[in-house]
Amino acid sequence: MSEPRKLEVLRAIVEDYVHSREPVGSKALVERHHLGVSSATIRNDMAALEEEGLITAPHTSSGRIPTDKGYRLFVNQLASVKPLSAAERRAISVLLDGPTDLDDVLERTVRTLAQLTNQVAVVQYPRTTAATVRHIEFVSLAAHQVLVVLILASGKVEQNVIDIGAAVDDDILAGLRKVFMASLNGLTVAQLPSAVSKVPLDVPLGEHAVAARLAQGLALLAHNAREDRIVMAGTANLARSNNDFPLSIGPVLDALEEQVVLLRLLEAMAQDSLGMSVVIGRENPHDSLAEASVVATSYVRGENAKLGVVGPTRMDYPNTMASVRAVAQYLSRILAG
Amino acid sequence: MSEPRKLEVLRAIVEDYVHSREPVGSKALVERHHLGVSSATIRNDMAALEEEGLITAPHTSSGRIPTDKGYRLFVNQLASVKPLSAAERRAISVLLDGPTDLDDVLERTVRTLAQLTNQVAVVQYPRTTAATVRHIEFVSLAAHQVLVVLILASGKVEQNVIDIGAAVDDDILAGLRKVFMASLNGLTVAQLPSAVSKVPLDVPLGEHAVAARLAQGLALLAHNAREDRIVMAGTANLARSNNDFPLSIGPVLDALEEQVVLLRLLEAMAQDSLGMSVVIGRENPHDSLAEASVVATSYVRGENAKLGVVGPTRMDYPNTMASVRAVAQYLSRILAG
DNA sequence: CTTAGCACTTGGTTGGGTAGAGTGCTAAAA
DNA sequence: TTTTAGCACTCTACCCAACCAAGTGCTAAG
Repeated sequence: MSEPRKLEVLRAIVEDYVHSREPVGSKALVERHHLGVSSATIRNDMAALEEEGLITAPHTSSGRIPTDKGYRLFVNQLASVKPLSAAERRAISVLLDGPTDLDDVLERTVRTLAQLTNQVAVVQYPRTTAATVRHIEFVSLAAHQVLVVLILASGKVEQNVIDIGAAVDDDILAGLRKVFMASLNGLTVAQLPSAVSKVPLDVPLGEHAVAARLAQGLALLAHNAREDRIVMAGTANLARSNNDFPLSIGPVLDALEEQVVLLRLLEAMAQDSLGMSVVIGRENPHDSLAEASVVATSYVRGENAKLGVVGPTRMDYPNTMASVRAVAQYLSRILAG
Repeated sequence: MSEPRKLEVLRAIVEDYVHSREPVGSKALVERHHLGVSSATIRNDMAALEEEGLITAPHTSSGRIPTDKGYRLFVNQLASVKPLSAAERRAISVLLDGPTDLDDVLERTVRTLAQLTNQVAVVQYPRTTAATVRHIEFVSLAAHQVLVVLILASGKVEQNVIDIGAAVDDDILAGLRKVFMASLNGLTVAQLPSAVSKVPLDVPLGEHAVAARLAQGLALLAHNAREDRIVMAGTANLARSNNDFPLSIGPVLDALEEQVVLLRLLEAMAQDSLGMSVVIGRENPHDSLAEASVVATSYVRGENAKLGVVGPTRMDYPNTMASVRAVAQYLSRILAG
C-alpha cells in the first residue's frame, strides 16, 4: 500500500465531500479522479485512513467523510493555495475606492470577504493599546454636560458625554485642556489611566472637582480604546449553507454575538509559516463552534489585528484561505496608505 | 351568529396558535377556552372568519391559522397590553447603570430588547440632520494625513482621515480651524455642505488648496452624520424560533444585513394612537420580510428615531409590544439625562 | 500489493393501510 | 334565527414491509 496514494485518496475524499456534501464511496472516487487503481484498492486505503482516524463512516457501509483530523492533515499538507479568479480580484479591488475612514474601510472589507467566501466574515479592529495620545478636547454641550474627546495618533477617536457637577465656562475648559495635554500628550493608551489621575493636583483649587471628573472621563475613554471590537457580516450565508443539512446554526450565531468568544479565539490562534491560522471543528475550545471552522490571518504588518471567516467544518479550505489572505493583503495595503 | 363571539374565537385562535405553533381546531378551542357553546357552533364561526379572510386552513380539514389580516385585526382590536413582569422590569433597569456614552447605551438597549422578546432587536441611531455644529478639529497624523473631526451639539462625533496634498504645519491647521469655525459654528448639518464650500475663499492663497481639501472632508463628515445607522442583536433568536419549522430564515437575515431596507421600513411605519407601529407579514413592502412582522416605536420624544423587533408573523404581539414600548420609555429617560 | 468477486449491511424510497383530527352539511332542537 | 348533535368525508401523519442502490469487508487469486 503506497503512502502517497493514501494521501491522494484523502485529498480526493475531502474535495469531493466539500463539493457534494455527501459521503463519498470508493467507486465514485475512482470514477471522478483518475487514480490508476481499482475500487478495491481504494477500499483498502480507506480502511487504513479510517484506522488512522482521518476519515469516518456515518453508518456502516456508507461512504466516508473526513474527520476534523482529516481536514487538519488536508490543510497542513495537501492543500495547494489556489490563485483567485479575475472576478474575485475585481471584487476585492472595489475596496480600494472610496474614503479611507477606518470604520468605512473595515465595513466594506468585511462585506467583501463575506461575499467572496459565502461565509460569515469577521474583522477585528486594529488594537490601540500602543497608540499614543495626540489630542484631547473638552466640549460643553448642555448645562453640566461635557463631551470628552480623545484622539490617538492612529486616527482613532473615542468620545463620551460626562456630567460634571456644575456649569463650567468654556474658557475654563480650554485652560484645563491645556493642562491635561501638557501631561498626557504622547503617552500610550496603556499609560493614560495612571497618568491622568495625577493631573487634577496641578489645577487651581476651584477647578479641582471638575478636573477630577474630566480625568475620570478620560480614563474611561482610555479603557474603551483598549477594548477590542470586531465587525461582522454574512450571517445570512450561514443559514443558506446549512438549509439542506439541519445543522445547528443557532449555537454558531450565539457564539458570533458573544464577540468575546471570537476575540479570544482569534487572539489564541497560532499562525503557520504563511501567517494563516485555521481552527477546525473541535480543535476549537468553545463548544458552540464544535461544528465550525475558523480561517483567519492578521492584516497589518506587525500589529496583532486579525480578520477571517467562520464556516462549517466542511468548507472549501483552499479557496477560503486564498480569499482571506488576499483580502488581508489588500486591507493592509489600504491602511498603510 | 354573534359578532362578539366571533371575535373572541379569533382571539382564541391567535393566542393558541402563537403558543402551540400548530393549526387549531374547533374542538380544542372549546376545551381550552370556556366559550359557552359547542364545537359545531365554533365551526360555523370559523367558517365565517375564513370567509372574511381572517383565518385560513393549511389543508382541507385541518385546523385554522390566522392570516396576516387576522393578526392585524387582533393587534388593532383584540390585544390588550400586558404589563411587564417584575423580572422583565429588572432586566430593563440594568440598562440604567453604566456609562451614558451613546454607542454604549444603544448597544445595551438592543441586547436587552433581544433578550426580552427572544427576537431580533434593532435600534436606530438618533437622527442628526437638525443637530448643529459645536466644534471642529483638525489633527495632523502622519505626513500629509489629517484627521478631521466634527462635533455636534448633540454630542455626536464624526471623524475621517483625509490626505491633503502636502505637509502642513500644526499652526496653520489651527489657523484654518479658526476660520472654519467662524463660518460654520451653529449651522445645522444640513446647511454645512453648502456653507463649507465657501470657506476656502477666505484664506490666504498659499493655504487655499489645503483648505479646499479640508472643506471637502468636512462635507463628507456632514454627509456621514446625516446617514442613518442601526444596531442589531439577537439574530440567533431567529434561528432558534424557526428551527422546528423549516421556515425561510435566510431571506430575513438578508434583509437585516441590508440595513437600508430596514431603515426605510422604520421610516415609513405609521404610528397608532399609542405611538406603536406594527407591520405584519405581507403588509411589508419587502418580499424577504413577507413572513416576518416588525414591531416598532420611536424613542426620543419628538425626534424620529425608532427601535423595535423583527420576528415571525406568528409572534406574541401583546408581550412584544409591551416590551418594545417599555424599552423605548427607559431609553428615552436615559437619553434625556 | 492489487484485484475480482461475493456476501452482507444499511439507509432511502415506495406503496398500502390505518388512526386521528378536523371539516362541512343536514336536520332537529331551542 | 341560532345552536347543536350526528355523520360522512377528507386530509395528514405514521407505521410497516418490500425493495433498491450504494457501499463495505473479506477471501482468494493474480
